[in-house]
Amino acid sequence: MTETIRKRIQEIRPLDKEAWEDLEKILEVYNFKANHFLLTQNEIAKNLYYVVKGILKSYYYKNGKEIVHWFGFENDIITSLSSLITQQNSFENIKLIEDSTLIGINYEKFIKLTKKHHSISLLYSKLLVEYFLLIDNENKNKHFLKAKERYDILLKNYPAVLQRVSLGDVASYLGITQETLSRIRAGK
Amino acid sequence: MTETIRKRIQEIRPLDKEAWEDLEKILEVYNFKANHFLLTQNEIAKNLYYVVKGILKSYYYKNGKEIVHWFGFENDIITSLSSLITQQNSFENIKLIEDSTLIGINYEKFIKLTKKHHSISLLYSKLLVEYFLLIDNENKNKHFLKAKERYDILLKNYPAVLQRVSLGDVASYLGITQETLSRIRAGK
DNA sequence: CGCCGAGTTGAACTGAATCAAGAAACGTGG
DNA sequence: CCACGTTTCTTGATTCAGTTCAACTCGGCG
Repeated sequence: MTETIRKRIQEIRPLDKEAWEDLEKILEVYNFKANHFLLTQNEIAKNLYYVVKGILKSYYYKNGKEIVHWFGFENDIITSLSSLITQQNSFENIKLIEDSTLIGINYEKFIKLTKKHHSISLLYSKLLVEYFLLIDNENKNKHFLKAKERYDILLKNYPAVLQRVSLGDVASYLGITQETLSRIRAGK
Repeated sequence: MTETIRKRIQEIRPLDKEAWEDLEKILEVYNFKANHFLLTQNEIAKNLYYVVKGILKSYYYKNGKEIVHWFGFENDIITSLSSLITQQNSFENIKLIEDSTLIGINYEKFIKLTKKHHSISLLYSKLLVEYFLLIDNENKNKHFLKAKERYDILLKNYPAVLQRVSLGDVASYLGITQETLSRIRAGK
């Protein structure tokens, strides 16, 4: 079961045998039902998760309404990184959209392993950098692109997104209303 | 002259004496005139800069128009981090708004020092994390706040911004037109 | 003194939000 | 496996915030 995450990690930064064995010991496989919460607002994040199968969303309440911040798909490594790093309350809720299989990694234990194994410390830096580039890119897209353009990019990256995520959630992620996305999609 | 950056670095992550001496050797003090470019689109970033005195802006051309991405103020450490990390072409232009005093740090030499000094390697991680939190915060603000709210935050952090940056640039940063910002400011 | 760039103000226009109603898809229990 | 209720999506009409366009003010500066 941990085979898929091993492959993903090898891509990011290969680990030597002992490092992987130590890391594997702290991995936990979870099967959660749709609507399960991985994290809620005002809670401190404790884990990273690797998405084996399923989809999840991060969102925030504003004026009583959900605003979707991002989605996690298969092979993504997700968490509230800012909460993990600062050990302060999370800004966002993370909730499963589908029944999902996840692999959880306890952050504290992981950090201990970065001190024990050089290769895990290098993996951690790479992860931070990868995460940074992801957020930086999101940030640029939000600044420079219109909702329609961001929609096209999302579709290109995850063509099946609308089969698996509700139109309302996608619209919220794009910063527009469901009605407007419906019209964009219909090409009007 | 390098005293201000030394203080700033000590805040982020204290360096031992030798590490600081090695780091100081690769610092370059620059005095640039307003409108000088630190980096242009399709160029690969080579340096980090610390802003001793002055203001600069990052912007991108879309349909022939400048769109301002961010500002750098006194004490900020700035660069196109994504270009630096990936060593690919920069997405943005970085240009001085005022005559400025900057301290430049060559990235390649800096990375060499992270290998020589443990404390500089830790400083680098801290810088990455600090930068990440900054971008993450910007990203969230863009997603969850309206232009008016972002304007209020900007004013709170840099009350003098409108004395030093043109209304048009601030409006562009906020993603609205100069006319709209003028009306927001007038409280209409 | 007159020009120029920056900011303001007004009026018309427009794209997206809101409000409202109906159609389609989905799943749950009989 | 159908029937019914619920949720999701579409479509239309109206409203509204923000853009665009244009004219005007103000404060340097040659």
